[in-house]
Amino acid sequence: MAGDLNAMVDIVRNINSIQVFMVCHELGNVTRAAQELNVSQSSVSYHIKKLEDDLSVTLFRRTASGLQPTEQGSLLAQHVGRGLAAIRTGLDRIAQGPGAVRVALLPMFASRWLSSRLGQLFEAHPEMNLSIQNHNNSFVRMSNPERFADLGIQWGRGNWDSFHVTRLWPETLALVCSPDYLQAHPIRQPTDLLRCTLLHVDDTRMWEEWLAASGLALDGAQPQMMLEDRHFQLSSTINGLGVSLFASWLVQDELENGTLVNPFGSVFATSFAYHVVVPKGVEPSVSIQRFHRWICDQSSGWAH
Amino acid sequence: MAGDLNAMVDIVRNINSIQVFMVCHELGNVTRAAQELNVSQSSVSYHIKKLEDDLSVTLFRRTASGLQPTEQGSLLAQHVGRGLAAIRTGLDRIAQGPGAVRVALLPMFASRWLSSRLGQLFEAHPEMNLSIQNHNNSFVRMSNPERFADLGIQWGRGNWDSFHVTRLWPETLALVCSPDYLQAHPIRQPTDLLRCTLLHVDDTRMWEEWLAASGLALDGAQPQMMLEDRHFQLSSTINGLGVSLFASWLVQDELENGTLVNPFGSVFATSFAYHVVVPKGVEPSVSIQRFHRWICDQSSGWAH
DNA sequence: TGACAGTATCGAATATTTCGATGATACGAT
DNA sequence: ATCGTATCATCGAAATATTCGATACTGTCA
Repeated sequence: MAGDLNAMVDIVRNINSIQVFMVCHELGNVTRAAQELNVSQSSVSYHIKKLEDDLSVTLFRRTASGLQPTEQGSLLAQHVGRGLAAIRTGLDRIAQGPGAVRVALLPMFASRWLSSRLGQLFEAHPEMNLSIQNHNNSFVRMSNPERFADLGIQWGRGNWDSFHVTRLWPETLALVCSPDYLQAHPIRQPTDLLRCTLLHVDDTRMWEEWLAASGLALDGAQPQMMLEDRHFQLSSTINGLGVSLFASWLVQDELENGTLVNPFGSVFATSFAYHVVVPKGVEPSVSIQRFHRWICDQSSGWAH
Repeated sequence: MAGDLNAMVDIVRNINSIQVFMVCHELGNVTRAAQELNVSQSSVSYHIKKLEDDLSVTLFRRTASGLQPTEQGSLLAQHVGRGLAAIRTGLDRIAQGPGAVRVALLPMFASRWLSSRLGQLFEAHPEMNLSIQNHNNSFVRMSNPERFADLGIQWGRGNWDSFHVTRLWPETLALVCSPDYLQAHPIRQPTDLLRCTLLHVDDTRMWEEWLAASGLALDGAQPQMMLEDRHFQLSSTINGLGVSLFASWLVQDELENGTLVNPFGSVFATSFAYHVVVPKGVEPSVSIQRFHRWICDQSSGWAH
């Protein structure tokens, strides 16, 4: 690399002051930064002054109501923010111990698919140190997903640009409700749904897709209910709160033992599916790669 | 951001020890790291121990010949390396003062195109604080281009994935040599070139493209000479060392006053051109955007 | 103007880092 | 086997950097 700077063997001076600066930039206020950091106001002031002196750059304009970042200050904060985030990510990852794999899981997927296969996983990879983090389908929308987990299972359409995405299998959806609910709200054709309470989590995109396939659309009058997570949605459906769309394999047991019924008796193709997602820009460790491979192998060999 | 960690208001502890760790990881040796850092060996040892204790992670395996990073150690170094690089980039950028624009320029482009337009630039943007960095067409191949400059001019085909690329104008190439050289090596048709010394900088891709257009190819027997930079190539060509390919507008003066001649009397279309390149992932400041816009405007209005 | 909410500065107290010397351990050559 | 050498670890003392609490200073608002 002609003309390149050898970056690794010179240290960033004042990096602690830079961190104090970051907190000030965040809060716009020396005093509050000091409270946040559990140190005295004079200490924070000292760091800011030191940093400005050392860099010969004015980072803040002092006002009567606190600190106003200069253009330079904001520029620095931007870069340092990214930098510290990367460092924190590294610390988070090694804190887990070697062979660690942190998986962000959907509770429903964890209990109905993964849990019965975990024994097999540990047989095949005894060194693997798995740590399960629950999330409510929000993994791909976190601002720092790599701090939360190394990879995740996410339900959706798979169009998440900042992740490496692997679709697990094509899904079909079953429309289900409790037998009692069906008796009270006869469902013979799609339009009957417009009089039912549509249960969902997160958003109504699945319902919209399903209705659109029958030439229908959601309107404001449609009764609906957003629930906390899929487990809660399942029990609510069983308890007769309304109708739900579920991946058909998920509710197979309930349909067989009669706690849920499928009014149409058939399932529907959908553009939604479970995906393995890995945050881009973070090189996965060997263990993470192994887990990724394992879950993909499992899923491709699974006839659901 | 449900479940997200608020990243900005907690500081990274031990970050100085982490930097010492980085140097050790780089050099694989406490003693040499200490020399590099101009501190005692015991001080470096102290930091490594402190870091390992605080993180409860073994970062190095100690051997008789130095330090062997553990898997965890390498993982940490990877992330921290990226993080510190971002921080250094930030510091580099604000060190220039507000309105700073660091341009990585090709010397030939600087002297024959930009220099005559600089007055105009400062008239239009008096606050702009321009700093010119020379490079030999290596900007896009630097490992940390954003530390070197905010944007650059690069000659080539424009296929540089980690940069935002704007092609300035379509180029034509003139094949030129000195009148004396032409007399000694008559050039009437493309095959005559195979007996000439082909001068170039960097690599032979331009010659390959030019020869391919005539159904010819470079072979090992072909005399050629790689020169340091284009200025040197120009004077070498004038001094009769061989034939060169230049963007035709660059050698217009020399062709007019007879210090160079164009044996074929015509110019050739090429896939090469000058480009403005901006490293991706770094938000350009207002001044940088202004300079970018200015140079693009200039170039589109330029009939060369 | 005075109250207030903010930052800056000072000397003293405290915490952290560094030093130099020494110890401990592994490796390779004799 | 033993010595010489290179390595990292540990120790107490010294040097340096940070923090504290008190106080000074500054601009805003009523």
